Amino acid sequence: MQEVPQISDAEWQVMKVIWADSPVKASEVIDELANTSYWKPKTIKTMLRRLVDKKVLGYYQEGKSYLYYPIVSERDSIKAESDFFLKKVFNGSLNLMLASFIEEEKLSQQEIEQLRRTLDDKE
Amino acid sequence: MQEVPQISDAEWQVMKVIWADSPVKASEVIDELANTSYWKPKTIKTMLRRLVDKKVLGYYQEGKSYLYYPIVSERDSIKAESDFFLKKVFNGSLNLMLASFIEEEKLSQQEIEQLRRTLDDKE
DNA sequence: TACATAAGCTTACAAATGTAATCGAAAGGA
DNA sequence: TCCTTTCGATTACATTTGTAAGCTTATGTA
Repeated sequence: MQEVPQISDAEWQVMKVIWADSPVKASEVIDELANTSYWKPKTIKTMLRRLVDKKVLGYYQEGKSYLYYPIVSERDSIKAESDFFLKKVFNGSLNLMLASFIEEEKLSQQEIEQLRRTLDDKE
Repeated sequence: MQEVPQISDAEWQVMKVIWADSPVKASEVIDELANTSYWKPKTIKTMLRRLVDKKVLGYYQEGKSYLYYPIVSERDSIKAESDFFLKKVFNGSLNLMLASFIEEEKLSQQEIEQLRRTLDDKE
């Protein structure tokens, strides 16, 4: 796993679109995010540029516009972000975290079953 | 649960000390953090002041110095931070998150058992 | 009593972030 | 061919964050 640069909260939203479907044009990212945000197109362009600067995204020209693709994988990013969160909030203890989540979040019976199955699979 | 203000990454470290033992004097926080960080005393003072500004901390005078105490509870902060993280990285899906953690982090057999018991209790 | 300390208060300052707007070039339509 | 639309590139600007330093005042110490 390569080093994962800092990806800000807003940038995460952009990355989710690109991880889900790449390569994509800026205009496609903009259209996609129109559903879930109030960002102006220019704002999204700025985030794309910063993500390129950080080398989280790569791009290549296609016609008059660019196609963006992830350089950093979703999985690595999730891992890095999760580790960071775990350390910051739970001093790195996964069990503390899981216990807290299971306590606080209202898990439905179904979710509990689902989780149990995940655990079964893990063994 | 009251609204929890943004608590930055560095501020979290300060809050952990105060949640663990309050009320505390600034000097005590400084001594405590000397073990786990390289922050200068002035840096920690700045964070204390900002946390007071944000109304995450309260204080009262004692002699020539202040005693700080949490206004926002650790539990509420953990909940807020966790929800934010969950939403940002896993679109709010606890199961997706758990699955990811269980996949990535190598949970020991023992930890899996522990988790199972937590789930049992939950029902 | 004069001075070094320690507290809090004020100020500093760059980088990251959120949120865009303006500028210039290219390309497609009237 | 001229104008409008669309791209990317450049510039903007306030806020938050990380990381302190300097200033002022009270106090303990020699």
